[in-house]
Amino acid sequence: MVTKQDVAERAGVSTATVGRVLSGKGYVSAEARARVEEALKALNYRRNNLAANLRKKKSNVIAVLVEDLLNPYYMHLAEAMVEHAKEKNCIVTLFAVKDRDVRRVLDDLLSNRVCGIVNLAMFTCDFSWYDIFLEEGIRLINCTATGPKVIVDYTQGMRQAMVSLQRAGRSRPAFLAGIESWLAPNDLRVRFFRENAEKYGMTYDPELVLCGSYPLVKAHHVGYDLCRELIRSGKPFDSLFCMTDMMALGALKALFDHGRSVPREVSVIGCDDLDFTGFFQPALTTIAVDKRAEAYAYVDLILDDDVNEQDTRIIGTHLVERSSI
Amino acid sequence: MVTKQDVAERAGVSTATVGRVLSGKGYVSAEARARVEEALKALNYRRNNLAANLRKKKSNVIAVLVEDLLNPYYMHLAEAMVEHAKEKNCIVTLFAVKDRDVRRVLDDLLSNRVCGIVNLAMFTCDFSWYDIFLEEGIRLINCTATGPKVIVDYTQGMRQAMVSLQRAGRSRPAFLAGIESWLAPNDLRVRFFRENAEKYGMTYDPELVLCGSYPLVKAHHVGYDLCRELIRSGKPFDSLFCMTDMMALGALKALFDHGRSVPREVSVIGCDDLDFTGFFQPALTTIAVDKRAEAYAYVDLILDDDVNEQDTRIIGTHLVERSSI
DNA sequence: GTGAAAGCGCTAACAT
DNA sequence: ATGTTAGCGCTTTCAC
Repeated sequence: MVTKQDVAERAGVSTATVGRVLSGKGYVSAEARARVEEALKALNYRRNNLAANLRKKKSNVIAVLVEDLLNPYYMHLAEAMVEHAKEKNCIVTLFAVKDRDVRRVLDDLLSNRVCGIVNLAMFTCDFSWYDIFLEEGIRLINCTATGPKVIVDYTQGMRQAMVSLQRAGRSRPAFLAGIESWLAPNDLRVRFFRENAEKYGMTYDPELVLCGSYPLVKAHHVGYDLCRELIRSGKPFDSLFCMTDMMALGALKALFDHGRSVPREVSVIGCDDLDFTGFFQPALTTIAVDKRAEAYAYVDLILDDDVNEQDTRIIGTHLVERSSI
Repeated sequence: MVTKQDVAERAGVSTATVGRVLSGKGYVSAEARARVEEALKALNYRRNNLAANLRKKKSNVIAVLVEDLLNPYYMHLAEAMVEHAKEKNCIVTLFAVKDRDVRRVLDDLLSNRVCGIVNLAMFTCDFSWYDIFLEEGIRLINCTATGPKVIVDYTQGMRQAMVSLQRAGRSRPAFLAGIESWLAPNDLRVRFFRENAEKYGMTYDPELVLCGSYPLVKAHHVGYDLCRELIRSGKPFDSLFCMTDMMALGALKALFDHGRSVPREVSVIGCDDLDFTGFFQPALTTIAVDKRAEAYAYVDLILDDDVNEQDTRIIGTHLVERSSI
């Protein structure tokens, strides 16, 4: 293990000087710098983050909380986050919050002195000891009601979706919300529809907003079950908004299993635009979220200096038309 | 920040004693233990892994190398790995090796003094400075030709698949291998077929083993492209082995787009048994890998004491029959 | 411009 | 059975 000390000795300077050339801060004579750089290369020095982090009382780890590593939307985000974090010399690690067992995860996070936490999980965690994190200088995103946040603005995506639906002559969409009913009413997509349905010649029927138990149950199963339930209920509907593409995958199957043709009899719209939504049968029309922007925003909110408590990043959406409408 | 010192003071003992009750090693009088435990709880002590790791010259981080966080098979493994690692007080972090740029990732790993590396990426990394890792006591799995390894044994899965195919009256399967051609011949599935085709009344035609450029291109696209190419080539085939379920997803779409009915005209078999393969159209029959066992094996090989260089864990497979054969 | 030195919080070897 | 102490490798303040 090559230490700073080793480098300093070889270069004939002190560790402080080595530190200066490494960090780029402070004065170093050109001559000393050259010698240090030579030594750095010759010895193949690599700094020990463990030590650096201990000294700085903070690690270079961004924790991302998800309830499920198999949710492809999260993985899209995670992928972009590790990429962006890397540019800033940080690594991201995923923590699975199974069964809402936040408590134990929180322990982990504290022990490992992560530098920030991004909560991707649906539920507001029990961050009641929230202050502990603040005391430690750990930034929290989407963890508590207050603090910096990133929100996805579905306005444009929804508007385009409604235009598209209208063009297809649809007027009674059902919503496969999937999440628990106390969360659903706040959903921006549902709300946008409720407030603008008339404008597009559609009707809003609260009975057609179906809730489920995601994330306890996998999204595609929720989609399937909800859609089947909807069909069996006999309530009329001519189109389907699914809160996620994976739910749409389930819905598509349910529709197929019950002999309802898509898009002839019913139009289906997903949300997320996963990398393989175009491979659904039929290819799914979906509201795409700018996932890269979302991911970058998370990382920036954790790492950047000029972030304040009210900081809010808005992420855009747009419709990707394929063949399910 | 509550330190061991704080706890020791409150309990009226030394830090060493606190250390002993925490680690469970060494003698502590019942009375002292009680006082320490009280203090631990009252102060809500949480050990600083940064410091512990520095001292032990090793972190509690298992690095997992993947080329793509969007590969659901990896995510199945990752999920089980974080779960198992957690039981052993470790965390796993995923490193994306884009464009085979292993070098920079290796830097990261060294800097962060991870305690072990599991290489899930297809290609054998350029671990030429391999020794550096060994010197640091970092365990490597699937990174080099030697060392402990876990291998997936496709024998049972393949045998069951061939029985199933035979029953369906198929005899000329094509293989969508997807990976580059210098890797494909070593594939255990292809080899098993080659060596046993006759037994099941099938013919092995090397022309029907199609290679591609995964992981540079997403698996479902590779599957689509390869399958289309196969169809256009006019070479006769009545069934399709796909190396992964995601490739099968692409193949299914290509087949559909070209009016070939599955399973009437051609049988399709995937491999992996992802959580949503049952939702493909039609539901995919696939060779399931015991992913949990695989994941646990990786973690154990990194963390357990009694692991030697030749250690090899075998992972089983079996066929999951759905409707694509 | 450069160096010396004081810890960060923990573990473990050694002493009592 | 319990306490003392010497670092792990780094950063950073302060003195020269």
